[in-house]
Amino acid sequence: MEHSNFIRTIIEEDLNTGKHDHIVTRFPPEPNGFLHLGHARSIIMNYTLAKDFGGTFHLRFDDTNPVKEDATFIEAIQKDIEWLGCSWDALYFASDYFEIMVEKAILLIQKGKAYVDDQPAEVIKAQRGDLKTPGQNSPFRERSVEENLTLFQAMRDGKYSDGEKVLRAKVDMASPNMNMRDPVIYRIQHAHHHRTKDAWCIYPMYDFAHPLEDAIEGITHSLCTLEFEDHRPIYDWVVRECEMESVPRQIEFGKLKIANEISGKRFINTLVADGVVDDYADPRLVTLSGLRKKGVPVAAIHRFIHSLGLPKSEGETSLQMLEEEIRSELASSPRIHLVKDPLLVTITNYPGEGEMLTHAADQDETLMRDIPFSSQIYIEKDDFVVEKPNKKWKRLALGIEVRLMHAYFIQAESVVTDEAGDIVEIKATYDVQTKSGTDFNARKPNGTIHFVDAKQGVPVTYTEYEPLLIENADRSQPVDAILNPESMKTYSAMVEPAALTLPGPYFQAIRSSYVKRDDAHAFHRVVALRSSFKK
RNA sequence: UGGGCUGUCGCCAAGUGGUUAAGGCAUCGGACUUUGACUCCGACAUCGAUGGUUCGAAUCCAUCCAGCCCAGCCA
Repeated sequence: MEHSNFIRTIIEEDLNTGKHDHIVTRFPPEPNGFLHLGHARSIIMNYTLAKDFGGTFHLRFDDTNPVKEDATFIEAIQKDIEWLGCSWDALYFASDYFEIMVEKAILLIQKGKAYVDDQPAEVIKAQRGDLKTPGQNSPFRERSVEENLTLFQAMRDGKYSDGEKVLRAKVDMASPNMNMRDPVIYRIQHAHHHRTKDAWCIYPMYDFAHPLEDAIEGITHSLCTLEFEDHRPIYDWVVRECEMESVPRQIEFGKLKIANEISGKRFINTLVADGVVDDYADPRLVTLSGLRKKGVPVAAIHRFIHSLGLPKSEGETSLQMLEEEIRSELASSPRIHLVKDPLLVTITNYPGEGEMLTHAADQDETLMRDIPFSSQIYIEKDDFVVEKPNKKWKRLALGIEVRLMHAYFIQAESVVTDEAGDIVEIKATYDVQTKSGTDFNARKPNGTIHFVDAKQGVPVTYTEYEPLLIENADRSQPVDAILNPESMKTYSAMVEPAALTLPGPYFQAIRSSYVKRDDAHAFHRVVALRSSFKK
C-alpha cells in the first residue's frame, strides 16, 4: 500500500497549478561509501515519484570532495541502484559543473555577495560565534570586487596552498542560523580528483554546489533528509543570488533507521577490520549489497519502503516489517524437505529397498517431484526428544507416533547412543496403512515432521543468519560486547534430491525457512518462517 | 538556554474541525491444517501535557514537557 505523503501532495499541487508541467527528481550520492537500506528510501521514493508523475529521474554523483571520494564507489553504487530496478533517465556528475560553478562564484563576487578570506580555519571558526552568540565579520569581508576577483583567480591558479584562503558567501554573520554566517563556498585542495584529475585545486562546498547542481539539471523537487532543513535558507539564497533560471525546491523527509541494525560506515569498517564480517556485502548487514547477497527479493524492499511512506518524523523501524514482506514475496516458492542437524531413524519393520513417493513441491501442485523413502531416513535432531515434555509437543518421542510428511506414520521405539551418551539413532516402526494420500484417519498422529531419505538424500551445508547485534544493544559499549556470537551458523544438512533439480533458487524448506540455493552443495536461509511455537 | 524540526497503540503509520481514530508489524485468544507455515475469525489507542476557542478538536490558539538536528575549509 502506498501511503499518501506530503511530498506527493506538493507535487500534485505543483502540477495542478501549472508551476511545473514536468517534474525532475534526483538521487545524489557522494561516491564515498556503500548504499544501505536507508538509502533505498531516497532512491525508491525519488524514482517512484518521478515515474508516477511522468517525470524524469536523475542519478547524480555529488563528487565535490576529492579527498574523500573514490571511483570504486561509483560502480558499486550504480550496481545497487540497478539492482533496485530504479533505472535513471540520466547520469550526471557534479564535477562536470565545476566550470559553471566558478562562473557563478565570480558572479557572486561581482555582486558583492562573496569574498576571499585570508584567515585560517581556526580563526574563521572562532569568529562564527556559537549557537547563542552572533558571529563577527571577517576583516576581509569588505574587500573590493576587483581584489576578490584577482584573489579568487589566484586561488584557482594554484597560487596558494591548501587552507591558505577560502571564498565565502557574504550573507549574515548574525543570523541565528549558523549556515547563514558567511559559509565557505570554495576551499583550496591540491588533490587528485577521480574524474577531473588535476584540473582543479579549488573545490566547491556542499551548500554552494548542491543547489547549483539541482538548478543546472532542472530538478524541480530536491528531496533530502531532515538534517538539511537548516540549510534550506542558504540553498534558496544560492539559487537566487546566482540568478539560476530553474528554481528547484528542497523538501526534507525523515531518515529511515532500522532498529538494532548497523549501517554506519565507521562501525562496518570496524567489523571488517576485526574479521567479524567479510566485507560490506555481508548478508548480515543491511547494506544493499548485503541484502542482495542474502537473497532478499527486490520487490520486498520496494513494498517495505512504500509501506512506510515518507514521513517527517524519525523513528526506528523494525526489520520484522521487511521480513514479513520477504515472506509474502517468497510465499509461492516450491517446497522442499531440508533436514538440519540430521538424526538417523531406522524403521525396523519397513520391508524392501524403498520406494518413491510423488508429491507436489508447492501448493499449486504444478511442480511434482519424487520423494525417496526407505528403512533409513533422517529427521531433525530438534524433532525428537526421549520423553514427550508436554501436551503441546507435536513431534517425535519414545512411544509417540508422528506423521512423516508425504510418507507414513512412524513410532519411536528405542534409541541408540554412542559412548558419550548422545543419541545417534532412533529405532522406529511404521504402519503401512497410514501411507500419505490414503486419507487414513483411524488415529491422529502427534504432529507432522519432515524427513530425508538416508541413501538418496543429498548432504549440503545450510547457513542461518541471525542479527549481528544482541537485542537492545547499547551502542556505547565496545563492539565485541554487543555482538551476537551466533550471528552466522552453518549446519550440515540433508536435502531431498528434488531440491537440486526443482527450479530455484528460492524454496520453502518446510517447517523451517525460506531458503536460497547457492549451489548443489549449499543452501542458506533468507528468512525464517513465522512460528507460534513457544517452549 | 539562539535557530530549525518532530511527538497518534510495544514498533511503523494514515488522519489537516464533525470518522465507531485507517492499515501494517508485534502480541493475545480461536478456527482450519499431512508445514507449530499459509489462510480465516476475534481482541488490542481518545491522539506528549495542560489550558483555551468552538455546538463539536488528534486536527485551531497558548503555555509547558520530551526527543532530534545545527557552531567541517564533510555531504
